[in-house]
Amino acid sequence: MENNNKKLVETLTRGRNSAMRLQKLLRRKVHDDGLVSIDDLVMEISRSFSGSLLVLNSCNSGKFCGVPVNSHVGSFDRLPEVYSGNGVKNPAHTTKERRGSYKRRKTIDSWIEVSERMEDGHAWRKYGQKKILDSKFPRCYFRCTHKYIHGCKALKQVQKLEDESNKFHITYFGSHTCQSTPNTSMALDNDFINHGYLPSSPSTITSIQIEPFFKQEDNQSCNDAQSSSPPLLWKEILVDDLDIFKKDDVLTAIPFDYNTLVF
DNA sequence: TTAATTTGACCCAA
DNA sequence: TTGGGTCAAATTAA
Repeated sequence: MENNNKKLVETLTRGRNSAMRLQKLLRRKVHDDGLVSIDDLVMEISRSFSGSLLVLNSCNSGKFCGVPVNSHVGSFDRLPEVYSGNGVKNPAHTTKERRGSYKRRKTIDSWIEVSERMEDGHAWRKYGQKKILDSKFPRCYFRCTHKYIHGCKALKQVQKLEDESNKFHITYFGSHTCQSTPNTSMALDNDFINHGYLPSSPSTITSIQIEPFFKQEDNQSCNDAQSSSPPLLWKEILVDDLDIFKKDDVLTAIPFDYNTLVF
């Protein structure tokens, strides 16, 4: 994984440098194609590389988030399935007979996010909470609300970070197969964007905000994350730059400091 | 009344 | 044997 990251960083660095060299060459010849200036296009390419590099470096430094997880352990893909997709219990299997037939969670199709919010636009139903060994805070278990309606197998685990008191370590397992997109209506809502989520289609966003919201007085429960406080202003970013964090239409909201980019 | 959450029990993998 | 993931009855909220 570390080697892959190194190679990726090298490749992106090379790409960015090439784009910048191209920009210099083009400046000598053409200045405009009538619609978008070449400078703008090349700058966009450069931004894309720089954004990717920044994010990768952040990942390497262990500060965050949004990367597929390969190291997670746990159980997933419980077999056999208790419920049919239409939400009706299978009478052939009583709960007592079926209980315990779990399988360890597969590492594939899972990813981690470190966020100050638990919300991601999807509807989740909490189905468990567990005290984790050597952890100050319990881990909360959520499944998609539409699990039994649409057979959606998306799960997520939320655990409050001990070192960063207002952040959550969120692990997603599986993608949403239900019809509910990450609040489709909200995705077009400025307020939604202002709360730190990105729309599902690549576009340029300005002034994305994210809310640090965690209530300090009662931090034992994962559900405290629903309250809010004044948002932090994000700098302008290109969503295209963060495309690598899109996973099956589930977007990972990533704090992104545009000021740290070097072009 | 229905939906969501809580919480102890159950069970498996490590 | 134990930690962690899930279930489901009981409880709470809407």
